[in-house]
Amino acid sequence: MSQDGAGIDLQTSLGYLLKQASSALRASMEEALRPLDMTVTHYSCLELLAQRPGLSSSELARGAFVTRQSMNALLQTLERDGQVTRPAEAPVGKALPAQLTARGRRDLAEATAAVRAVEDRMLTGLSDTERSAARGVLRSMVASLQTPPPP
Amino acid sequence: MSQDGAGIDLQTSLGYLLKQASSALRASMEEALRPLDMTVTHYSCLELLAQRPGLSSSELARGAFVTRQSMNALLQTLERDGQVTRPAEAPVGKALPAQLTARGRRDLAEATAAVRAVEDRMLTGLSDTERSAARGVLRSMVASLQTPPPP
DNA sequence: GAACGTATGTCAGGATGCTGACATGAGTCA
DNA sequence: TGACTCATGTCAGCATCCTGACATACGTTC
Repeated sequence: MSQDGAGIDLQTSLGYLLKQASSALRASMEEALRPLDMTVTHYSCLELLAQRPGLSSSELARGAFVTRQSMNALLQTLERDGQVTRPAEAPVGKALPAQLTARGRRDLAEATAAVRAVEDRMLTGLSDTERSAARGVLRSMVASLQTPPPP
Repeated sequence: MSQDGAGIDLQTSLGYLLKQASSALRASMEEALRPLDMTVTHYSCLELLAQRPGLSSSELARGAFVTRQSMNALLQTLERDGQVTRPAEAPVGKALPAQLTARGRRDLAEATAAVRAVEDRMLTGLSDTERSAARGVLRSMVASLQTPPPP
């Protein structure tokens, strides 16, 4: 297996390391959010709405990396629980702009604190320079992957 | 939302960037592997076995970030398709060491090429120094997250 | 105005994966 | 030896999410 061009060394592969880090982060976030009865997608939805009020179900789905159907089901639950409000009719087109309620903002604040603690733990031992470099590298990876492969 | 200590700026958050990059990579890998009738977990299993023959179902599950149950179901399919072999009885304990067959190695070679192309595309525009730095940062993140949170 | 492409919300169906639980085998410690 | 802990394989049941499809609404183009 040490032959040239044979396999992909998983311990060196940036793709594998990416998956490993993402998986560990997700597990830690789920653990931190469980006491608050919140899933990662649930939290992501609230955080997105806090930063960009009026996002539609489809836009939230893209931002939280799930399908429209899943996000719409979640939004119905959040509406029922009083964390999110949506108008009965679309002001334009078919998109229903969602908004956080006061309760939604309050619940989000707790969740944000928990998630921030996880992220701080993850970044322990990394200098500001390293964090900044990591942001640049990750942004570059995303941009390169967005570009479709040459058919 | 620019208030101190309010939300987490998703465009700056390394956690969000990590998820974004990982999600984009997974989508690209699935796209690249689809013509070969292979899923990402399927490929991961084969690649792990190529590098470390004799891994058990549970060990493969941890390496591919799925549950033992899912990996075992996959292994049964791979055995049926002749890509993997396992002894009928455990040589020691209950763990059944899995091995790639010749066919498994051949199918893996195709998949590895496809995945390598995706990874190369992802790393376009990044210098060797940046790639090396990214490895260091990701390994540090994983290690920090492994350490359980102080209760 | 009409046709086309795109984006959204929504429905049904099915595949996929996980949680929880159990019995077995091996190692550890007294 | 016996009790304890840990890891593995396996079963059943359930939750979750996605794929595929359809109707609607807007913008663009001719």
